[in-house]
Amino acid sequence: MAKKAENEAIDASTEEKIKVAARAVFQKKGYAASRTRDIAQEAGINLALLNYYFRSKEKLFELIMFDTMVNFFQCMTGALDDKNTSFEIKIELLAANYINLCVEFPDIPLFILSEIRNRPENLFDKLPARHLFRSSVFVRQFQEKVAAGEINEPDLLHFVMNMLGLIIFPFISRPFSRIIGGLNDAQFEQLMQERKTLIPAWIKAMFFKENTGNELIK
Amino acid sequence: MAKKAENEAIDASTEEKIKVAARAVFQKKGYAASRTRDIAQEAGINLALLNYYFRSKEKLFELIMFDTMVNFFQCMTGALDDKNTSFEIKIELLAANYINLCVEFPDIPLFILSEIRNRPENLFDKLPARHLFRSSVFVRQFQEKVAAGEINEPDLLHFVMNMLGLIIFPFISRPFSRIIGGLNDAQFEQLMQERKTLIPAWIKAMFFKENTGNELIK
DNA sequence: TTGCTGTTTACTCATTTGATTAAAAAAATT
DNA sequence: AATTTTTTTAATCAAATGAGTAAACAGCAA
Repeated sequence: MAKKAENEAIDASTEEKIKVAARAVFQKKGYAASRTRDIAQEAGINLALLNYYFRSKEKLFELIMFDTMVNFFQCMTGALDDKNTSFEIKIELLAANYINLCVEFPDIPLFILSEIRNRPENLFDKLPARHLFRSSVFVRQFQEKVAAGEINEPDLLHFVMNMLGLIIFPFISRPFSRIIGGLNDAQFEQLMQERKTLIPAWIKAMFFKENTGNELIK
Repeated sequence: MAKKAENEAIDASTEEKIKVAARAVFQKKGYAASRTRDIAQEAGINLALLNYYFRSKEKLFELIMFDTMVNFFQCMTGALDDKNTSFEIKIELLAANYINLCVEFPDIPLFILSEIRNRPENLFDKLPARHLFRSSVFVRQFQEKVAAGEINEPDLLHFVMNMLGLIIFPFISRPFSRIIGGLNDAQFEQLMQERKTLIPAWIKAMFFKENTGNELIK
């Protein structure tokens, strides 16, 4: 018993090892280009064992996809539904949280977006993300600001698109930064760290009316 | 001869039919998930003929990928290297051009980004995009504005990331607008049309200092 | 006519890939 | 020690898939 616990701390359980490997392979190459044999090899086990645990590639993929999305949306729901933080603070939290997540797992955004394109199935339905978002404190605070005339653009969609675009797009277009911008990994991460504070400022500059009293940029 | 010309006007040449079909299938499903048999069927010809014209799936793909990228970058190079337009006008042109392109071919952005992830090969090297961009009038105008103190953020990368993110991200995340935002196709396109004018205004609000004399939003 | 090119049909072929199985070995549990 | 569970080995299977071929044919041109 004690021995097993030790081993799990060092070598994770086999099931977990397979999941970790599957996450890595699927997220990097997408479902269609991933081979179960590669996943098994990456996990340091054999193909038979993979099917012994997860029955099929499809099943394993759905598992990985689901918890990748949960993981991704948790970043949002956690910060956006807090009654005790202001709208402005939520924007800062969102930017910081998502940038941290993307720095750690840079393949996730493109993975989610490409796989959703090919499988528009009920993947979303399983997630409460939609309702959680639409009834969140964040959305209510946005609407209050619109009503109070503090925000220019009344369409929440534009606001969300812009915010997520500013946060996520650099990670999705990483190859362009590398080749056109000539950025190595350290330089890229440096830029992303800067964006944690820049993005909230940019968002305010785009959407908040001047008379709020905030001197935003500089 | 006349008859052949007629046929080509109506039914495009077979080679062209295959390319059109390949573009559609590859752009929608990506390389790994695309089947040559599907492409042949979509083109209304048989598999043998596809190989007769293009030798292999790989060859056909590279062709499609290359001219998709050329097409995509042309949007940029055309507008960005004109000495007779101001920096501000170039931003407006870029937004309008790219949004038009994406409205017409919504799969292109995600296609390019996902396929580049899996094939970081010399795809870029074949394209002069990098040098065309870095030595463009647009970049020079940006640097002049920075030097003149008219722009807050001296890092061109942030500027480009933001602009492209604002333009492209909504198309990449289309499923989210559909499901979370509840947008149908017409409503989505309406939003994108709005963004042709909104994005230049947002960019100015983010990057241009106030004392430029432009009252930007409203 | 003859000959060339594009095209179809109907196979075949080799490889890859997801999945399964049986038997044995190793490890953990009782 | 006995038993159960996990894991490996090695092999096989069936389906999918990219690619190739040979024979026939239609259309057009010389």
